[in-house]
Amino acid sequence: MLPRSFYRRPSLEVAPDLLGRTLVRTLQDGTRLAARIVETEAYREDDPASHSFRGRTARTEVMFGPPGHLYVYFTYGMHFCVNVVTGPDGEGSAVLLRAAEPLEGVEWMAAARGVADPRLLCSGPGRLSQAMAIAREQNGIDVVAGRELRIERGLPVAPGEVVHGPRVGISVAVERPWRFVVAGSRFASRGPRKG
DNA sequence: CGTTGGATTGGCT
DNA sequence: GCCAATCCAACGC
Repeated sequence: MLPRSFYRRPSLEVAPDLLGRTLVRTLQDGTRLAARIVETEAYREDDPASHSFRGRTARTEVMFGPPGHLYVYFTYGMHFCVNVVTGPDGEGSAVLLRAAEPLEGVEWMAAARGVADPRLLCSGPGRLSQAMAIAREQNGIDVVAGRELRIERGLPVAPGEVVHGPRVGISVAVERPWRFVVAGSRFASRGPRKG
């Protein structure tokens, strides 16, 4: 289990450090889902691409709260995206979980997603949310000592095995290379349509 | 109160 | 490669 202090650091530090960690979801009926995080993106308050850039709102309130909680938002009328809040209480920064490698509960994920290929289960923020059963109800929950959701230490990825580049799907601050991926991972998202 | 476009995905050309 | 699906937060009037 990663301590609260792990998340209290700047999102730019936490984002690469979350690679290789294990996201664990325990459903109401006891079913256990687990996946190894392979792709993340950092967002912060002074960042025009971040939801927190324009200050606190009802939606972004969690992002400004204490670190180690989930900020879940709904987008494009049909998808949820999961972030882990970082930085000290009062600061609006977070790390978006973009892709993961399924480890446990793969059959459950396949049923939830309607596809069988393991590489299509968690390879994208919307897919990851759906596969891990994360939606509106999970917004704000604590992953440090959480029962529903938690993040375990896993095996951190060495700096040499991490590649970074521009974040996906944003139209501002595109020059900030704040997307982090486990080098060579086949479970990362495809990223932008442009090669 | 009306408009706009989004931290996406999947299906079709 | 292109685009519809489908909701709603943010912003302008």
